[in-house]
Amino acid sequence: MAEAMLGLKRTHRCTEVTAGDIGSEVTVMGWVQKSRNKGGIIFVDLRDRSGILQLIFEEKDCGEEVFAKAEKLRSEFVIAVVGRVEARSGAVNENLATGAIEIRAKQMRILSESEVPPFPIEENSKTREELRLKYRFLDLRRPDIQRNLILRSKVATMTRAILAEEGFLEIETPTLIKSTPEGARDYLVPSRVHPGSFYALPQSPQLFKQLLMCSGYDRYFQLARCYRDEDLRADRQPEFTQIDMEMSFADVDDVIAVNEKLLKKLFGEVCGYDLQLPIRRMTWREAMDRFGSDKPDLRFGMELKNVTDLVRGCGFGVFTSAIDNGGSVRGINADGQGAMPRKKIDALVEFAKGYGAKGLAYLAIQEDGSYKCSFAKFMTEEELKALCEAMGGKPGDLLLFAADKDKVVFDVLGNLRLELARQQGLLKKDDFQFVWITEFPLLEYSEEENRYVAMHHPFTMPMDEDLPLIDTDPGAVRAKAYDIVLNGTEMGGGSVRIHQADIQSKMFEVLGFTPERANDQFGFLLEAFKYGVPPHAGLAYGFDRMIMLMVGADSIRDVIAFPKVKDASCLMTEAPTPVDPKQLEELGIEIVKEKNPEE
RNA sequence: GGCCCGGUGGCUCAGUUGGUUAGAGCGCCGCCCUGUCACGGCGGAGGUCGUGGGUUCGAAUCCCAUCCGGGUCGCCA
Repeated sequence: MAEAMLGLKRTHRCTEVTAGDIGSEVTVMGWVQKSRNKGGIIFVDLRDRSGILQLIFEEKDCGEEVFAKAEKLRSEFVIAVVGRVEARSGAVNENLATGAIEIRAKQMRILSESEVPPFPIEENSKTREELRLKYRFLDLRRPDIQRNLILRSKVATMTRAILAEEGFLEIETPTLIKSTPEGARDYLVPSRVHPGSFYALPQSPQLFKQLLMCSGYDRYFQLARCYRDEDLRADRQPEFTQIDMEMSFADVDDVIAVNEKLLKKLFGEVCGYDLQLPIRRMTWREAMDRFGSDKPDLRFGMELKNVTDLVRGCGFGVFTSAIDNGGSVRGINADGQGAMPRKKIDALVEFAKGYGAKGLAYLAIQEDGSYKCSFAKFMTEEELKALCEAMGGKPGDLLLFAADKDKVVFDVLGNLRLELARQQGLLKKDDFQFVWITEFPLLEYSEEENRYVAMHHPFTMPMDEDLPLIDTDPGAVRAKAYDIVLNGTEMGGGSVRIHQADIQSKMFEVLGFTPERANDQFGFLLEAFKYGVPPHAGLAYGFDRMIMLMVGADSIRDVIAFPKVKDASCLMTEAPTPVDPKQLEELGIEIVKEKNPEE
């Protein structure tokens, strides 16, 4: 049934045909979006990645045979049409870029027929994702996904051009590498030649890009595919892409400067957003204190206030015991939410409990200035008034307080702040609020492992003035590490790396690495550092997340052509699958059957 | 691994305290229609109510288990 092109050459994509082409003959090819048969006249909407163009078939133009074929056209047939461009004699369709013109078909070939698709190929699909992902090749025909992937391609191309202009070299690093058990879980790849040994897929090209600096490549970048065997989220896939870069002879400001240039150009060109430089900077400490988060969303206020000192002597045990245990009491002012019904407040309390809070204290200031307060009976009128004043509370406001260890208080209020903003519709997608978060802690204490672990990675340089603290108070040492945060999403992060052997050994010591273990895991890097290593620093963006923010997508799946679902499987190909026993035999791998608990 | 939400013709959904033959819109199929573009008119087909048990005279509806998808916490140096 399908016909060949027989030498026909496409002259235009659908929306590349314009009013300027009226009178000339064009050849277009694409998919039938919709056919409207009026009897003696047939209108066909032809679709390709550029958009939609109307074709018109009348027997007097195309002859009996082609007209008969046109009557058989159904959605998603692939056709080639030769015809003359005309101004529409009927009404102009304002909804189409090509709404004022149409192609009067002379020839038509059905290049491929189509079964009725399992769901409509249309913008803003309502079809459930499960089905769309099973038929991803059809889902990818939809205009909104096509726009996302086209934009993604544009950003990749621009990034390459901009970074090349800045003197960066694009260099590929291996994806079959040595496994290092620190950090996220590795995807492992068995070696056939070395039975029992495994490669890992890289979580990032970190060590290789540092080696490239050692080798004198000076400025490197790569659009690098990275892999982490951890559970998925709306903004997390097991394989993802980074814009990864590293620079020699550079400190924090040098990395920030070149990246601000990159971001200004990308967001200007792609989103039409005039990014004002320099991007504001905020220390990690300030971000935590003001927003309860190291990736603050600055599209709205509702900042945290520390009221610990105010309530220190009050009669409310929840507050005082938190303080006695070394914690704090902090609050946020949900501006104008004082009339929030009890049920909704209770829902917020439940929300807070999800982040480890034992409860949430509230104080609603009524319009008449009186209080509705969950802890009023433990406080004097003066204390309540002082609390309101400290929180900037005015009639009609709702004050919410958390009391616990700092970590919990920040986590609870930081997320509560976001939840309230969501409820109030404050998270505008066309607003782009950038911020650099700097001076991250070098280390954080892991209760689980009973030792300090690197917050970023073990090669992160401590801040010069904090170096002396590394023995006496490791938790207080700040790092030359920075994140670029956009609208509350960590879009990228990086650091200045350690290039002095003595600091690196000290770092390993603090992290509880024996020299043997450090050597075993990172020996090649330490060896390289013996032969002349330039000071270097770098940064990596989550490319998918960047695109997600640019297009305002709610899920990372909307900007990845073939994403995986929650359990890291692919609904289309059904990967992962069991493999042929022969393959396993060759690799020397035996599968241990999961134990049945009843046996 | 925990918690929450969802699964009913091809698609999106409705379905009351358990009660006749499970409905609607869109799509699909057939016929008609020469200016449609959410085309229109007439007619038609199409459903193991995710799956397996259970309760009941009777289950889409209640109970148990399980599968699939989504969100989230843990996890993600």
